[in-house]
Amino acid sequence: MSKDQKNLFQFFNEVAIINQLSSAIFQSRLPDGLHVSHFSVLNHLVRLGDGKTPLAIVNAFQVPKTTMTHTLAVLEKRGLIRMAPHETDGRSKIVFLTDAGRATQAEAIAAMGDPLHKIADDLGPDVLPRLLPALEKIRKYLDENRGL
Amino acid sequence: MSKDQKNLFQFFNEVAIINQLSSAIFQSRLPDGLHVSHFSVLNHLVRLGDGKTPLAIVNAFQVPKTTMTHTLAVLEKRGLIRMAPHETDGRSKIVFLTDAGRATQAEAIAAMGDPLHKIADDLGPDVLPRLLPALEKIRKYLDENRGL
DNA sequence: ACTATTTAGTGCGATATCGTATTATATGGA
DNA sequence: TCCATATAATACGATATCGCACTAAATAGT
Repeated sequence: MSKDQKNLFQFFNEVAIINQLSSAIFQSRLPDGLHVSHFSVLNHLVRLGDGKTPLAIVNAFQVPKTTMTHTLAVLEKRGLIRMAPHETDGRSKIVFLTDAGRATQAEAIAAMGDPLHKIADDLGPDVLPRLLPALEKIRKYLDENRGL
Repeated sequence: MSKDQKNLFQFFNEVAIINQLSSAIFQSRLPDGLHVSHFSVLNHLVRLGDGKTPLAIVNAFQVPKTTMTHTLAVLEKRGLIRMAPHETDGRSKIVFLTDAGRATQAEAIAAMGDPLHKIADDLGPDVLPRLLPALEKIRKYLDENRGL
């Protein structure tokens, strides 16, 4: 492997571990049986608006369709979202947040405030703003080049 | 949420998506039923040396012990590693790579050469070297501050 | 209008992940 | 030495993830 390849490999490795550790932090703050993947979808709908199709959510998260079907089923069973038929496309559905869903998202966000605050504090204010643009760029590149 | 908190939240979000996408790329290049998590352990043993205890591997990857027990069982069943009793500690074991394990790791690395090369090429040589130190720092910080 | 193809979502089965509790061994202190 | 506690690994059960195949509906081409 070339040096560039090694760097990239190491990059993905660091990303994997950071993801593992940050997910664990989030998970520990979520109410009872709510999984990080459930919260992520809930949070996505709050931030970017609900009324989306399952497929649109799948595209946002880059997970297999069947995984999202399962996640949405859990959220609906818990009364955090509501699935309605699509108005013009009989194959599709539309996902809406319920009041309980919005409330749960707000509580979760609030519960994560403390650790986020502490971590941001410890890391210092300069690190992330310099990292984020590059990470966004890489994310978008990978997003647009699936199937590599 | 403060701006710092939002930045951190977004950072973890980007990391999660990049991890998702890069894992998918790796997964698609791995032989038949070999999962990314299996390869990661195999690769760890090749790079940092085998003869480690399961717990040492757990600490390196930050996954629950039970997950690693399962992963090691799969690798052993496939004949890619060998589990020997610990010489001085009756509770513990030692993990050794088999020839087949080393061969499989080498093949997997070779199979990933192409996508790694292309991605590294497209991203350019300057991006990663600037990112890696900061990511390492964050990873180490999170590693040393579990239970947040 | 008719048929082939594409697309949205799901059922099912296999496996990965992880929490809880358990077993066996090691270790530290009276 | 004896016992309490800590540690390494696992058994078990619940759930998440995902690939494959399928159904139903939309769309494209003729």
